[in-house]
Amino acid sequence: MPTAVSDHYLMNKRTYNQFCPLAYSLDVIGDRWTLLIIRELMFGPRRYTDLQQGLPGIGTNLLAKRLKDMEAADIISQQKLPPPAASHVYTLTERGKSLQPIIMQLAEWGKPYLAEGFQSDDYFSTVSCMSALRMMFTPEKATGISATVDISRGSEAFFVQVHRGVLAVQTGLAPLADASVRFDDLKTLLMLIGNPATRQQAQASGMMTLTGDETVFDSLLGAFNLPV
Amino acid sequence: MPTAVSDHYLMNKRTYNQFCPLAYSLDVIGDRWTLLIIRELMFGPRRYTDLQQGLPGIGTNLLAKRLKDMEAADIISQQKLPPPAASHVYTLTERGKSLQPIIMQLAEWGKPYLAEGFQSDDYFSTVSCMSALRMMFTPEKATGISATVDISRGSEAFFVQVHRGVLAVQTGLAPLADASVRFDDLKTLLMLIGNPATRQQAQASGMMTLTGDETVFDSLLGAFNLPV
DNA sequence: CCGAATCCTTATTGATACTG
DNA sequence: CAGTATCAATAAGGATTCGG
Repeated sequence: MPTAVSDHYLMNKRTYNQFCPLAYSLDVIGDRWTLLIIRELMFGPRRYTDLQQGLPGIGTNLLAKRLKDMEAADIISQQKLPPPAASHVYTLTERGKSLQPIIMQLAEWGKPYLAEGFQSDDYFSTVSCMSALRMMFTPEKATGISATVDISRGSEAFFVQVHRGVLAVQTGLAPLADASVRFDDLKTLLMLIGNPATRQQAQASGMMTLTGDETVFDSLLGAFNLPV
Repeated sequence: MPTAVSDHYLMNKRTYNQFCPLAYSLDVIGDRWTLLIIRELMFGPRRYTDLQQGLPGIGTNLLAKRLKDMEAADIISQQKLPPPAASHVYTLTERGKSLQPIIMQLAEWGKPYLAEGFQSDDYFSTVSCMSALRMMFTPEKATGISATVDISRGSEAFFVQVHRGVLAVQTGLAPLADASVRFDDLKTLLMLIGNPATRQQAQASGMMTLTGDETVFDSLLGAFNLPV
């Protein structure tokens, strides 16, 4: 009964009650966690538990509520996965995808605060890392580099490919990767981009595990630039 | 002692604890009311009570807290007014002003929700009205129009000037206005833009009071277009 | 395991009254 | 005017439970 969802959305929701497009926007996406949920969906569909992983601290009841509200507002939709996986995923609708430029601008605006002083125990979401890699990619440094590397942490994985000056960052494992790296904290990857020479030290200290072609991984690091 | 303010900011504030520029943005401007406060400051400095008027429902304690947090985050600043007015105002800092494009995009994104179905008791903030007028101004329709009109509601006032195809919307009263209109609800002004022929009816019903040159006011209405 | 629903505690907010 | 103080109403956070 879809009416129940709509009713829930229309009835028990706090609103600014202002005749103003900004206020209406905020009524829809201004609640705590909402924009971060959308960020988590920006690289493709995610399951409920994937979202929980990417958003530590959200609390399962709140995540469920947000997902319902967002579905009622038509910014995400729930989709069933084909038979093998007896599960379903959440996806951005067109309306949800249209928030991407806003999210990018907000991220750009927030960079100084992050740079000024982040807490060492800050969680680095997989999606946030993928997004960061896209931003740090430097085409001029990528000439001659051809590398496909799987990156994983815990049960999450994505891969990065640089080939002929083109970057691809995607969820999941690459069909044919040159190397695989595993981190406990993805911030280690940023550290390596800033200082590639510390790779062996990172391996020795157990901060990362690298299998496959090490030189390809090193060359991949060269295609990125840590923002000053 | 500015340290006290900073301490307050750093210490008792809920944060996402995510290494992500978007999360840091939202730590700063993601709280309820914050972006609407910034909207209220977009047309220039405002006093505490002005802000209260533009944000019905905020509660004075919360407004005070937000203002402190925003000052600590360097997006607004408090300024003393010169002697005659024994008062002070809040202004956007450069960092605060740099949020303007984001706010505009958010407003653009929210338009459909507003158009679909707004509540008739929604409050139409003066600032929101000023902003709407800017968006609805249609230069092609403004040729030949020269009008300066004061607009007021309650204790708030601003003026609109169209001259040689240029629009100016500013807080306060114009030094030399052709006409003055007063509304109980500024949505009436939008109605007049959509249907200028209803002006006399609006006056007769007491929804608006018009003094000065009526034909100039009518010509002014012609310079705007209600979005379809 | 996945995807929540429930219960309970804490934090934030909203409304009102009050003060320098 | 420009806030504080107080207190009730909500929302968020955390742990546990429960049905596919």
